[in-house]
Amino acid sequence: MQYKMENECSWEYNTLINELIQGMDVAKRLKEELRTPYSLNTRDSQVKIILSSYEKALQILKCNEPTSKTQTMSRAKTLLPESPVSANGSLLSEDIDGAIQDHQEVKHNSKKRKVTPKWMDQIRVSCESGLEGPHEDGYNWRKYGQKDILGAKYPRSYYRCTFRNTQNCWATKQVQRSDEDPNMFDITYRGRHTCSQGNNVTEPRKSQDKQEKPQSQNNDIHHAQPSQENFTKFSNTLTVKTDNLGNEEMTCPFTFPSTSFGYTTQENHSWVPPALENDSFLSSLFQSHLLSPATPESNYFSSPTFHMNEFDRVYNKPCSESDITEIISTNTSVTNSPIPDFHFSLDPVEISLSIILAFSPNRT
DNA sequence: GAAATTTGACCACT
DNA sequence: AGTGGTCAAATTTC
Repeated sequence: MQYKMENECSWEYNTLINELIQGMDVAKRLKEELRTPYSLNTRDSQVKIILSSYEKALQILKCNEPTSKTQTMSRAKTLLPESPVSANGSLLSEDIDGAIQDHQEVKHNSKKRKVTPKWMDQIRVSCESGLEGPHEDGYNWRKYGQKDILGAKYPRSYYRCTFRNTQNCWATKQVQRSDEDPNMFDITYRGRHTCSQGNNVTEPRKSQDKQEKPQSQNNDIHHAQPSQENFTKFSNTLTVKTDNLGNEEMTCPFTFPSTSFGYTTQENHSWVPPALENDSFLSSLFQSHLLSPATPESNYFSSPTFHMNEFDRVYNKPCSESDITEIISTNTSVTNSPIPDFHFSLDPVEISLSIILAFSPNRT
């Protein structure tokens, strides 16, 4: 244990150093750029890269501060004490595969506690529109348990993917109503969808449309499968807050299920948030740049805030050179020249983020 | 009747 | 031993 903790510390330290070195390198390039009069776009993107590097470095430092953790962060640490995750709480694909393997290895042992999937993503959802439960995320879940949690006013509910048996999908999530604000729900996703939901939007099932159904005594959830229309409606007015990134708030310019945070694609297929599927640009962008399984660096930079920023200003995301070229070609208004010598040697870092997804009051 | 939910019990982890 | 995650039988819902 001690060894692992030390490893983790040195690994985070290295990540921090990498971030600072990256910021310095790009700053140097920027300095060179300043000598040429025709590089405004490049300068702009370089400034953003520098800023994001320092932002990441600060995040790492904040995460290591023993007294500055948010509730969500500290809980995430508890749940995931040793697993390196990317900035959005997701793990690298190898970790996910390992987690799934773990699950599959023990699944025949009845009643035996399953090995906790290492991948996790934690979000906080607010439902201000009068709905009883938190938002839908585009997946079908089946409740398999509920527990009273020590120190928590409300019980925690446990959900697994409906297609666990039929498609061997081991994604799970936990939902817990917030003590401080009963309108808030902390949702922790674990594991990755390996079912068809991971790639395609599943048609809402009649039997699962329970938004109008009287809620259970626990008032906490929501197996409803919203129509795509409703979901898109909701997502279009989504706002996202990050707890530890300066409380930035921005309107989400695109649609995605909450589970998209941190999801990585599988080897043989790409996962696109269901709500993005109808938009070829966003869909391809999502696949090529935000969820590239081949580049851990991409995952590292896939924090929710970065997702927002990237859709807002696509070129901001540091990633592999080829990715940058793609981004630039996709978004030609940004710059015409790829940044030379774009090199990152980043490791994933354990940073969990609490995202507040605020429902639009006029959501129906 | 099938699928989903509830709930007490089991078990791993700390 | 306490806590939290999961199982599975019973119950409910569709």
